[in-house]
Amino acid sequence: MNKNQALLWDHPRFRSWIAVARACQLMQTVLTRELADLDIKPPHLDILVNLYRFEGISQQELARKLLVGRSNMSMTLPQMEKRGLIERRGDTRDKRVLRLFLTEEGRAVAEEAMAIQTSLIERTLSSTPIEQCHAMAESMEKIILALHAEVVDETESA
Amino acid sequence: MNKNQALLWDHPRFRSWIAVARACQLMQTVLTRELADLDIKPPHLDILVNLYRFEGISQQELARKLLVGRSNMSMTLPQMEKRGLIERRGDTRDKRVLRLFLTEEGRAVAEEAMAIQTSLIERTLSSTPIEQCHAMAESMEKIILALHAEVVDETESA
DNA sequence: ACTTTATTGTTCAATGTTGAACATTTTTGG
DNA sequence: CCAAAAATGTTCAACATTGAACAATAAAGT
Repeated sequence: MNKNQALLWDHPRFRSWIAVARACQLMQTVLTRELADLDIKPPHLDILVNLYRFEGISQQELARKLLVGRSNMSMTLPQMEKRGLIERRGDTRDKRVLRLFLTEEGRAVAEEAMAIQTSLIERTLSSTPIEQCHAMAESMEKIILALHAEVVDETESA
Repeated sequence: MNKNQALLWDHPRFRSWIAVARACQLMQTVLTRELADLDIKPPHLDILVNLYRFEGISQQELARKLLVGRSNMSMTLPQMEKRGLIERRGDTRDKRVLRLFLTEEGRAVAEEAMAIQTSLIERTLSSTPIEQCHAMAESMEKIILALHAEVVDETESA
């Protein structure tokens, strides 16, 4: 009756990935709580970090980096702009695009939030040796490539 | 000016975790697309898998396993019941709890969905050696424990 | 030059998720 | 036995996310 079940949970890669997914979900939950002090949520942090590193990026480019739709950015960014964290300036060459910049306050919040995230990661990964972290990152990069291939496969066949 | 940035991205554990989070997000996206054939989404799959393994579980227990609130279950499970995937029976001993069971169709859908997920994982993790998968899972278990500790810390201090 | 196609951002309706307040039932402590 | 506390599930309002349809602009093809 449960032949499928036995087969399923014997797959070592399956079990491993379930652990990865669970850890990610938990990390997200804890990070959400810790960011509450700054009155921002993980999606805002992702945006701040990307603007911190890639100043002047467009909404489209940002959406692609964050793996979300453009409409998401159209909803979230104006909120952050009203809150004074970011600024949107029209591109002079291409009147369609809006280029994104951190305000001074946005930069400050970004730094605080990144400090919180880094601290959390350092704390929770402290039991994992550096070499294992590196190996993990290397594996993840390969997995990301494989997943990107899946994405283009499906969009092309459609 | 960007001293913080340089320090941040030099943290090996930080960089590694970002890769993990990204891979998870992508996996979720691709899985969502592949499950569309069965007209279910990842949260439904999580529920089906848990009912497959833990028949007769309560809504509360299920919510805890899935790391979501009880209200989430109260919204989602009646939908799945109407769709004929699951069944909710009142516990005879404790009139508060509803015990959850897969219907025949629910079991069939669960098996198909698990096959899709397993196949996707096998495909995308194929480049990662089994030993590395095991090491990864071991690290993740430690991280999960550390994160659980964070959760109780915060709830107790509050 | 001009029509067609593609890109960027917005809007909107549909859906999903959360936390707080609530009713019911059970357990605990006196 | 009874009142207080806890547990379970529901409801609701607030918010987030998505995809499709749309307007404005730019790029490509002719």
